[in-house]
Amino acid sequence: MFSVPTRTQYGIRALVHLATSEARSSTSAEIAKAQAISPKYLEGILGQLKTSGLVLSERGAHGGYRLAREPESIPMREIVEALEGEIRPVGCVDDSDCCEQGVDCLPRRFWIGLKQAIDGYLDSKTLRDVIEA
Amino acid sequence: MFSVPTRTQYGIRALVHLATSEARSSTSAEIAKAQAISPKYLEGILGQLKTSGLVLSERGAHGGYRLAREPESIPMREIVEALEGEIRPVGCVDDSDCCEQGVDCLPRRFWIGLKQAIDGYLDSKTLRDVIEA
DNA sequence: CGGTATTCCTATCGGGATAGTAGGAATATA
DNA sequence: TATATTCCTACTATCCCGATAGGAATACCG
Repeated sequence: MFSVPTRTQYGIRALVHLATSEARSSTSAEIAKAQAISPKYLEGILGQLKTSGLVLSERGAHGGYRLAREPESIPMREIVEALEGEIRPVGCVDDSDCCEQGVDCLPRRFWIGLKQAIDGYLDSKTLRDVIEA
Repeated sequence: MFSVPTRTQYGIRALVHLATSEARSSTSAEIAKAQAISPKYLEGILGQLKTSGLVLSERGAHGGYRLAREPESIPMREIVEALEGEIRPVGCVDDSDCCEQGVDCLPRRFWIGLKQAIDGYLDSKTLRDVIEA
């Protein structure tokens, strides 16, 4: 349960690779090989990280990807949300008016608490923490 | 992200129903109607909760389901794990030997921390807390 | 004993998401 | 011009989730 999609795992591994690499930038193919990720699949993930402003890219020969910020300035929550969207255990966590008529919605606060627990953890870690673990 | 399957949401709603109901026991059909859950689907969920020892059942006319313990003795983690299995963000959280050769497994500790954050929250709440929220 | 209410078991099915593939266009370097 | 690389769009296969169907087993009640 609560299994994290490979998309997110791969994205984080790619960012870890960039954060620990000596080189100024790395190509998608390099990262894919080093991290044992399907190359074409990784391309899409890196594109997503770029759209979210977490990495920068340069095209053409000698192009590649690099981090947009220092690892200590990248909270893990930002990474996870960039790849999967906001943490939302159930649909109604941010919609108090969602419950079906007559249905007891007691569990809602419980789910909100879970969201806060997860968000709190993700907010407390940065990419730096992960590469230094 | 981290969306909880309806299976789990329904299961918790069903347990909340049992915990707050005046009657000694409730039928699957009653709960389904009161909680707006697909009746046949709920049957399976209740069966799962029974297998896990969270509810007791009686067959035949005037049969039904009731809680196996008092709500304060049912941790939410036990419910969630009964319905979805153990919390496991990534496959390798409890298998230190799982990572592909040559692949940097730095994120593993991060995922273990996430599991602990979630488990910690779920351990801190009982069914009683949920119905009194 | 027969009728009825209920849990319990097994099988099936459609839709959506996930994971991955394919091909090539745009762009930068040399 | 040749080559390396990002970038874009579309496609496919597979799996899981949510739900449905039908009926067997079982218990109460007259």
